[in-house]
Amino acid sequence: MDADAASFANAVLTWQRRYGRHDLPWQQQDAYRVWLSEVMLQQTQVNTVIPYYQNFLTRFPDLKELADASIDEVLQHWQGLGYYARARNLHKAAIIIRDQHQGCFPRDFAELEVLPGIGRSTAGAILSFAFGQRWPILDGNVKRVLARCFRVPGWYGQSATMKQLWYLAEAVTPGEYTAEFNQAMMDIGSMICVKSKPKCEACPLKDMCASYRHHSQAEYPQKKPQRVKPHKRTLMLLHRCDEQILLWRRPPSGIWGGLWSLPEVDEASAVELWQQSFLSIVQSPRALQQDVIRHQFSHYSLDISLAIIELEALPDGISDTENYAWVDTKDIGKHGLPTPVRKILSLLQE
DNA sequence: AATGCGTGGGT
DNA sequence: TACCCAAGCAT
Repeated sequence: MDADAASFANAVLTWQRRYGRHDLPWQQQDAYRVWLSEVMLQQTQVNTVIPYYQNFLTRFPDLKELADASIDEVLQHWQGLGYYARARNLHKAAIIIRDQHQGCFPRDFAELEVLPGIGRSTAGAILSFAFGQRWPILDGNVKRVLARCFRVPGWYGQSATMKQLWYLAEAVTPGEYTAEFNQAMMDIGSMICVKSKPKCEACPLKDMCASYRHHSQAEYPQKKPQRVKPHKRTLMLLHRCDEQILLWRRPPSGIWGGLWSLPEVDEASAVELWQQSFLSIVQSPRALQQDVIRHQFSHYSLDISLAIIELEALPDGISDTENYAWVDTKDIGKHGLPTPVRKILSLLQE
């Protein structure tokens, strides 16, 4: 490590001891808990994660409990947190560790990074936080600190930019106190080097920050030119019979993969054909719900229309008993549902 | 290499 | 309001 990198690390570590966060629930914990927290924290803010982390740990207190559980129950505990592939991959990785690593977390970077849901940054976080090894991390906070400090051009989606950021992350990471350093970089990013109006006067890197020197903090990181968010629409079918509601298990990949939801068709004219195929009945909804529910994803917005169909009796057969189920309203909570569907069904209870 | 993948909070 | 984007990864 050269002198510049050493002074960078020293400034960061000195700041951390006094101002950094030391009381997060996953700090000073075992690899399982560090891993769980890191996956939950992918693209998700600390305050959102904390209650999910606690609740998840209560049900799955260790790796074996997680590996032995059903994916349905794992997704149930993940519902509302988003990016559900994380939960599916978490479960897959738990099974691999149980079956191929004797239930012990790999301490080797290459073995860790091939596990589903564990990329370069998460592997670095686990190895540094849980095992004290020297590996850099590169989350949104660290990216922003480095992009500003070294005036890295481009935006995060660009491979050249990411390559440069990883190079810098590697270069500034000290061989000692790596966990403290990694934590410090995230803390500086989330507390000092914030997206808008960074608190540069309080920053330990003020003296070596190129953006501060050039008064160009607002220009880094550069923003990706964004395109218009597409609009999509769907029609969800709410079949009710007494207290029973028909739910559909979504395919294991794609949006809301593996979650239970309401059956969908493209438009109202397709409802009867759908019923004929899946329920062997035909009963049109009295009327479509007039209000559409507009749900915003990061990459598109979705207008959800709702058709409520009241049935006198439960249809005899469902053509696909694996992916369709009549669920009592009081048992809805046992299923992992997309957030807008959860809201629709909770309105029904009132 | 660029895009798909959730949700909620901040501005 | 509309937009940004957060403890990223998989493909």
